[in-house]
Amino acid sequence: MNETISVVIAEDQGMVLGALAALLRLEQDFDVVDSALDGDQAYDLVRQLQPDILLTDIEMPGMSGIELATKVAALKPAPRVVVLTTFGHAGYYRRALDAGAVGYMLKDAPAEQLAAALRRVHAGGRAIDPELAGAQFEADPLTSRERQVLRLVGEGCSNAEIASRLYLSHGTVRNYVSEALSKVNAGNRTAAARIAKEKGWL
Amino acid sequence: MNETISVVIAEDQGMVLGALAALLRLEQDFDVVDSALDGDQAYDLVRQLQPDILLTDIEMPGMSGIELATKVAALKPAPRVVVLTTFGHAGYYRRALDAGAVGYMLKDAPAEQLAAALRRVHAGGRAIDPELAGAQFEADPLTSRERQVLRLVGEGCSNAEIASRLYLSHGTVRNYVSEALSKVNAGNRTAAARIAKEKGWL
DNA sequence: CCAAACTTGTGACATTCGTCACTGTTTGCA
DNA sequence: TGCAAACAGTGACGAATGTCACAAGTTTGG
Repeated sequence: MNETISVVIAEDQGMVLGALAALLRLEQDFDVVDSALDGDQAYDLVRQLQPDILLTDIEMPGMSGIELATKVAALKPAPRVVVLTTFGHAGYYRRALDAGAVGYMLKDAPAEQLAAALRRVHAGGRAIDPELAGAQFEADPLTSRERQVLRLVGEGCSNAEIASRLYLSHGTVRNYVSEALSKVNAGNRTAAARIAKEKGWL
Repeated sequence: MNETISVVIAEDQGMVLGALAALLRLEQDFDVVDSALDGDQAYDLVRQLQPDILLTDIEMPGMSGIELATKVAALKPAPRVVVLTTFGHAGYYRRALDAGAVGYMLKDAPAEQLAAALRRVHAGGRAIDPELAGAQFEADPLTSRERQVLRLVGEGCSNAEIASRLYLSHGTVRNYVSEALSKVNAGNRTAAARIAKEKGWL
């Protein structure tokens, strides 16, 4: 009955990756079969090793955890995907679930919750961090163009730079920035980029 | 001879904290006596438990790892301090060593290096991540006022807001921002804040 | 198929931002 | 003691940013 639960971990910070593996190895019913430092590596591992569960971070070089969850869902024996991330904002949470994740845990949560969450998921359930489970989120008010523009604003681009990068006129960019400012309720471009990023809209 | 090495860990992300503790518990010569989620808690623990080593993150709510290292250095039996952080930036690295840390490891490094680093430090040596050990850093060109101002710029404050928060005239703020722009070689305030943050100067 | 929403653009206008030159005061240090 | 920095400020000027109104083409969901 008590077969072990096989897990592949994807996490770009080596130290955290190793530490999480150690954490799970302390539990007798888990088997960390392998781990990866980026999404692409992780995808290959999942395809070859067919683990029960894929535990993944979101922000990683190359393929993000969200994209990884999407791709992995298409595999024949698809693993159950649990996202473990720093960010508790709406954007990632929604997108992760849409991508097929059945678990969404925060790195701020106590370590004891991890094994429990993975067991719940392996048993066919879901594991959503209580911080998020209840909370209802503001919908993203930005259009895709506004999002693009705001992203560049956040990188420190001037309107002129943004215009040339997106092949738009300077006036159009000005309008998008202005629209975005009022939508996120910010007083200037820097604040707008910060707010939108915090809410997970970029 | 082989007494165990006692360690206190400070790290604000519960999951990472617990995982690191698990990682060290796998090594037979370490004893994780306690751990804390912020700098203030950690200081109390260190004072009471007098561990051989304090392993600490930098960015934490309340007292930062740098401040913690400074305060802890003044204790009677002072622990050896090892900083473990995401940021390989020059500013933190320098400031950590100035604060008395004898180890500076990156979370990007493989987990296997952690135990080795702590052993080296316990034996009286230093443990600097090879990524940083060699690299020579750009010195922080900012004055303390410029730093303050740039921090607020990064939060999205206008010159007027900054002026009133720091009790300066709008013109003075303008001058500080302008100086900072040319020092970090940025074209505008948003870029300046981003660059300075990336280099660890804030 | 129509309305609503998104996209792209122009031009005018006020405000904010960023540069420059210049004047002081305070402070650390050689 | 005296010089070099940092600190604080003023005023002028041009460039960038942000607001508004308005127009027209394209998608898209109901």
